[in-house]
Amino acid sequence: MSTGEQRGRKPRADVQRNRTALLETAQRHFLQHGVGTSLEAVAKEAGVGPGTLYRHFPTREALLAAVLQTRSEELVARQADIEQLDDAAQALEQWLRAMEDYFSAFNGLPDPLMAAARAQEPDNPLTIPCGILITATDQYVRAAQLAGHVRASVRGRDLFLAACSVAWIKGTGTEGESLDRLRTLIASGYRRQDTQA
Amino acid sequence: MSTGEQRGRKPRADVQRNRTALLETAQRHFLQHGVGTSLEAVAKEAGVGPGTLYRHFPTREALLAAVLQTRSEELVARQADIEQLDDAAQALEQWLRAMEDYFSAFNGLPDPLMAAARAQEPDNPLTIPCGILITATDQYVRAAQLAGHVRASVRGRDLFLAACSVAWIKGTGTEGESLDRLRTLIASGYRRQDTQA
DNA sequence: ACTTGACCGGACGCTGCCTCCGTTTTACTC
DNA sequence: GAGTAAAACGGAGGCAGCGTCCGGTCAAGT
Repeated sequence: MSTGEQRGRKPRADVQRNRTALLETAQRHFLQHGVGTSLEAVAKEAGVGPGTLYRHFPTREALLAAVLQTRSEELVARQADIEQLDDAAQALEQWLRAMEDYFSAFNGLPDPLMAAARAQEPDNPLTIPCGILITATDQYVRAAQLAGHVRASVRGRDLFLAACSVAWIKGTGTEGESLDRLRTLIASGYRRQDTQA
Repeated sequence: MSTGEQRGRKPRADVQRNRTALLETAQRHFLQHGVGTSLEAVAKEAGVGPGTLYRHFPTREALLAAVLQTRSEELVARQADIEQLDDAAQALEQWLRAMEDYFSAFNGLPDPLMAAARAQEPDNPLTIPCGILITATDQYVRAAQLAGHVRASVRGRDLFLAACSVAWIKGTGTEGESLDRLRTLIASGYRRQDTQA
């Protein structure tokens, strides 16, 4: 947690204070009202003017990325657990589930994530996290392929998309059973040996 | 194309005229700017006031449903072609593709469709078309299952969801190759005999 | 031609987005 | 502790879209 470079003047105290308040409030609003929540309302509840919010986070995506940053610690934790596993197939499965939960954190989150995953806009602050996730997925995929559990034609990006889709559907309010069926369908799609149902 | 019941006074000519103009303009705007397009702009370009638009179509979903009504003729046509096929597996595959195209007609269409498919809101004008599509999918699925091409555990609703997902991803601007990979993945998921890749 | 009611359309109030700029706060200096 | 300048604040304001309401209008029936 290095403060980075502090050249010249020490940063002002209210900057950090406002930033923290904004992030906390934004996370609560994203949780309650989805990623489309009113930024004006966030600013007001955080006790700052809209100008301050937009100076800290120029776009909705920037704010979202900053909030996700704190949320991604949870994902990293699960990743540590998953790395303990011996079975590469299980590891992949749990990783996909972890990503899905991450994507479902806020209602409507998959849309901006997909927009960023397209990655034609390198200044989109969500592009980098997406890239990391796709790369990580690819590693799990390769490991499972080496162990003979996953078809050779599958790429990490494909399963990233699939996880994103499931999260999107979950966000639309589809009930749990349908989701389980879809997950099973996808798993049958990438697995090499067929567990016939 | 019956005019239905015309009890009492004959309906005014401008009603039909405005309705048609609105539908045409709305379709064009949905095509160009997605389902979130400005309804005010639609009304203006159709040459009517916003009040007229909202009287004809009280909600965005109502307008969308009316526009889709005319679009669904294309789907029915493809359905007729599909029914000609002998191979139930091919029929299912083509039907899924037809639905996917239908869902991709306008950018952002999958979201309101999924909201309607949840069907907790019976007054949502999109609920009925969704129900019809799910039922139709289920029939193709059953036929393919009888022919031994599809796993017994698969339901029509599952593949409806899958097609909707793919359409959603397509709408986010993902390139074609990734989409093909995802379609293949899903097909591997529901097919009974495994075409190992 | 005239009546009548269905229909029209735009003005209006509201919410949210984002920017600009006068004011305030803060760290630093002496 | 008082002074200073830069950095940050915040709210007013312009803009766009939504959905409603009501005075005026137009066409179908007589």
